[in-house]
Amino acid sequence: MPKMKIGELAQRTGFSTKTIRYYEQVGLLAAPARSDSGYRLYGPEDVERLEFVDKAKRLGFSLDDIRDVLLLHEQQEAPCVHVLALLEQKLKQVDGVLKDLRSFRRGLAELHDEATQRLEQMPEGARVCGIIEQGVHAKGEAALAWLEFRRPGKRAQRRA
Amino acid sequence: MPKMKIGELAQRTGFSTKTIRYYEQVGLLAAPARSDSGYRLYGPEDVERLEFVDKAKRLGFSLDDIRDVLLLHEQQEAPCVHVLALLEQKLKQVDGVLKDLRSFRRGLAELHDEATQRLEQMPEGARVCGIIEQGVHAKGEAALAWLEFRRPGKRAQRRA
DNA sequence: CTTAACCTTCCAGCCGCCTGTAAGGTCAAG
DNA sequence: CTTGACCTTACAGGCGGCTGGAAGGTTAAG
Repeated sequence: MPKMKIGELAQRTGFSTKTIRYYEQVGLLAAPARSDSGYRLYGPEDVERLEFVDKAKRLGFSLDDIRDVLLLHEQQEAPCVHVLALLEQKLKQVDGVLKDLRSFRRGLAELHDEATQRLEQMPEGARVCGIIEQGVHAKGEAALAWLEFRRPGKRAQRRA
Repeated sequence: MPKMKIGELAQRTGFSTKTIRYYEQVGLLAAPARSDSGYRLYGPEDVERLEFVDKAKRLGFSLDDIRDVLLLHEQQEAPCVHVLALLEQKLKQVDGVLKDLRSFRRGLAELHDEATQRLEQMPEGARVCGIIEQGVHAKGEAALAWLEFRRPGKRAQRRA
């Protein structure tokens, strides 16, 4: 039985039920079938679609952009030259971001190596944390939020 | 003469003067020197810093995250083990995003190729745009915003 | 000496993206 | 047949990240 209710879809995709309804409202998801009692009923294609949305979001696309891509995707007519050009542009942009990201990664790795070295050069007893020691402790927690790296739906907990 | 006013810094970095003042307010930029008349005076290091912010933003980091990285960067003390671990985590995440982005690029390229083929298979006269023709014209403009790909400061013009 | 382009502070408001809450209906277990 | 987990709608509120506007000071050009 491939039909699930919103809660299951939420669990499978990591989005909240709230968010899923919201996505339907703004046109990211088509209005799903309903049970007799009015419950939304989803199939596997909805999981797929939400997974796509998740990825696109992580890459910095706005919901508007994602809606447009999805629309283009469903269009069975041949896309016009204009849209094709758009696609090409997008490709170039993604390449640009890839480049940025790689150089960013390099910088991060350097920072990490430097830090490791500095740590090793210190005498045993002195391995106190410069950052934590001078009252930036609160920041430490904020830094933990890094772990999420834009994973949406969890960021809300950050300031709690 | 390496000191410039906020307007020039804005032009060089692509951020608005408003945004630059805002960044100072939230701690992304240190309070700069001031002229006798109270004007903010910036040096080349501020350009660099803002360029870093731009890159990090494009990669989906929040201003909070960026502030933390900048802080870590300025810290001359050896970072503690905890922070080092954080750095490692971040590296892994960036690798994950890189992977996502590459597969995303692949999908986009496929879409583009498909579209090109479909376009070529059509008779000359039929090269109308399926998307634009069926009243999704307004979307076409929205799609233009793609070109910006999260380039901030310009998105505000989208709905104008 | 005026004009226009800059700069200043302060505060309100907006957009994107949810998220919480109220008020209620459904369904399976006990 | 009640309890509790699930679902429904509708609408308000919040956070991140700016952005606009008022009210005014400064500077360079004509």
